Amino acid sequence: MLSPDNILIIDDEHQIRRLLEITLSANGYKISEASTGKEGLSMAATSQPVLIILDLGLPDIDGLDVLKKLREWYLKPIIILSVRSSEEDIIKALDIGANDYLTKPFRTGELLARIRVAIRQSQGTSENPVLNFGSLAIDLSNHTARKNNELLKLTSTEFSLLALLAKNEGRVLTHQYILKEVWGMGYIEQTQYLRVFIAQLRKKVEDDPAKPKMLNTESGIGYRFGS
Amino acid sequence: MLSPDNILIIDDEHQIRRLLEITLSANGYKISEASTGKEGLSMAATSQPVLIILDLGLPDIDGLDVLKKLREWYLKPIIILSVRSSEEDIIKALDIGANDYLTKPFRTGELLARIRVAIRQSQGTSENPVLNFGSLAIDLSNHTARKNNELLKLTSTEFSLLALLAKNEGRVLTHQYILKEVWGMGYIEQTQYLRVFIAQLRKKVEDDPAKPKMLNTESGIGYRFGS
DNA sequence: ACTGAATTTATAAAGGTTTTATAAGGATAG
DNA sequence: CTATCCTTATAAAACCTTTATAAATTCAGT
Repeated sequence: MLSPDNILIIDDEHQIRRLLEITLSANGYKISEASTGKEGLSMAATSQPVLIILDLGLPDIDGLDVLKKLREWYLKPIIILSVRSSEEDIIKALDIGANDYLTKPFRTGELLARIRVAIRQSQGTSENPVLNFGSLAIDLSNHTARKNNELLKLTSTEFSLLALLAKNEGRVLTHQYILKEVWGMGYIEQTQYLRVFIAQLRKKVEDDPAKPKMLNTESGIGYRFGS
Repeated sequence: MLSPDNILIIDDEHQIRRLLEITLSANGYKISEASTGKEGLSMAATSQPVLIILDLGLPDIDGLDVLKKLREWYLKPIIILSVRSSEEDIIKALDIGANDYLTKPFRTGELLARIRVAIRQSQGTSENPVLNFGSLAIDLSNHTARKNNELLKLTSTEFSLLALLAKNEGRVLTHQYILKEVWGMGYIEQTQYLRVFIAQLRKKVEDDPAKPKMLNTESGIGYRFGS
């Protein structure tokens, strides 16, 4: 439930909830749902969503009051989705603390874009995918690798090789496959390149290059990262 | 000019500018105006507005390109005001970095409320647009950089390059990407430009230009700022 | 299971090539 | 005219490839 991309939908219309659930799920968000104001308030507290989509026309509590209550403690984005299109309602909602206001019927693409805006603003910067193996950390999007938090000086080829093996942790990769992926189709038979580079990598990555724990060799086949 | 509640309007329609000027002034904002994209970009740099209202239909540069250029350094809210109401335009603008999107004709009360939301949010996440790296400070909105509190004399290209790398601290940026961002799409293969400017920057920024600690080279790939 | 030969692997080190750093002069725009 | 950018030239550094040799592993025949 405490997913980092969880969105809470508070809306009494089953059809809308269903539409949003499908659309948002398809775009990688996890969904929580509530059909009343009371339920919505309690779910916001328990599921800690990164964003709330709130309908103003709820059966029990007025939407603006729900918004006000939420804003007493909930600091992340709230997007209003409502049939009420009067300027007065919009201004009120925005001034109480909504981040955005869309009138039904809405365009799903636009809603998704506005959700991205809201989340972007509330988060600032997002983290990148990092492969971690004990003292070794490989940051694929930054093209950097660290051992004991110290930046390793790897050449481009060395990094490609390390990343390829690490991405396939535990799997044996054949010489040919590695050569094809790192050097290109024309180098499938240059097995010696691979040996030279593996040795260089081990010097930089392993605690004891003579007894490798990460870059393991499978004699006659290829190499394997980790266990 | 450097009023704390200065709003910049970039719109070629005189009537709209006049309407906004009256409305916003009546609500306590100071106004700067520009009628072309080029003028808007330079005014954004000089008048440092807390918020920018941008029309997409400008006579000289496409509004989306103005938005993109602004977002290279301008971190405060940008609200789009446009006659274009297609979902595609809205999504594009929001994803490029707009905070909100209103279609003309708009309701002034709603615009005012959305301005309040935007300013409220930008103050909440009051990130100063100054990047700090030890003795080096880079002020994105002023287009200035200081080393040991002394202003560095950087050309516009040098600053763009430094800012781009600094904004992506720790990440390896490829030659092509840097050339595209700083010089433009047509310069992707002019790697030597980059080398020349990196050398110049290192002379100004590094303690020992021969042993760079900030502007690191990743041979065969590109450059990386910091560790 | 042991031995020795054959195969495969590890590693250092020596060219050779590509990439980078830097200075300096010419071109250009404001 | 001046600041900035572009271009060229050349030396230095980094990187890749190749070679050589020792070590490890596999395997066949006993």
